[in-house]
Amino acid sequence: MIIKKRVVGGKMPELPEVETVRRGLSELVTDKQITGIELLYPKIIQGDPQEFIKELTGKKFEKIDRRGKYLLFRFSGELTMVSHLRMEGKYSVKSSEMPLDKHTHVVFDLDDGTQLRYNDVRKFGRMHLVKTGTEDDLAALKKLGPEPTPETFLVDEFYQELQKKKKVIKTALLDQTIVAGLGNIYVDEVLWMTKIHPETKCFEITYEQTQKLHDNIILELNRAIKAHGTTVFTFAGANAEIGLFQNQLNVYGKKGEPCARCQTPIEKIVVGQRGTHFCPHCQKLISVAS
DNA sequence: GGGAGTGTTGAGGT
DNA sequence: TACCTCAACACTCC
Repeated sequence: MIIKKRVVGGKMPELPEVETVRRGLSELVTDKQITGIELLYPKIIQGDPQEFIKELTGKKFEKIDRRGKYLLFRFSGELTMVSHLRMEGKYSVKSSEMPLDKHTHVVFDLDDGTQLRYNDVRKFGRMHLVKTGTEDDLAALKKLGPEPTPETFLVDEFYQELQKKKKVIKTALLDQTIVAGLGNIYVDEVLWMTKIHPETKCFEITYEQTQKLHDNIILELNRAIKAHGTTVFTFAGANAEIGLFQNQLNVYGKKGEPCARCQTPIEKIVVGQRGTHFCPHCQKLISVAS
């Protein structure tokens, strides 16, 4: 017998993965009511875990929004659950009769006999319950830069921000304050696309380069969202993995492989304690050296 | 079999 | 202020 199982979420969620999760989960939980909550690892919850259970029990999922890499679950009763998947967080919706995974930490019982389960091997993910409309008061959301869309992410502002920074571009793009949603993988990709060395100081980037970088960030994230949109759910037995990450990356994880543009082997270095991939020929460091 | 590597974010230090 | 380093944790790889 084929067990129908839907897993939503992949490894290392960046904005496109979180958006894919948002779309997939929206279909699965909207209008369902929470009849109970089990916290198997209470530290996932920011704030009082008992209060979390008490507040959410009986509430209905109204919709799911997203801000950067944060999911915003909107509930009846003016409640919003802010959820960050960090490294390996995953949500799935399964029949309550299916055995729990070893790393399932939060279980929401739903009124149709299914469960929304939060799974996270490294336990880094966090959930925070707030009154709807006050989520921007959370330090994490308050510091977020604009969403990477043409309407909200503006070249001139981007350029002004970069001119102010002394750190290197890779680190700046990762910190979420200039623009929200980029993680280690897509930062390497967009810098390769734009032919900018990851250790270029922000203030050394020209206006023209800033423009290209800006366009590539929007382009690449949208392309990734589209690519993931086709694989939202699977039919499978236990331990099914969803292949969200088999999309066409050009540098990330390609150490030693030929650059898609010039065939020079891709190099891997460490920048700001993060593995960083680039093409030494296409992405030259043109530093003014101090 | 032990130690390094994996990457997101926040806390704490300078 | 702005920037840097490390801890949170578990598993894989060499």
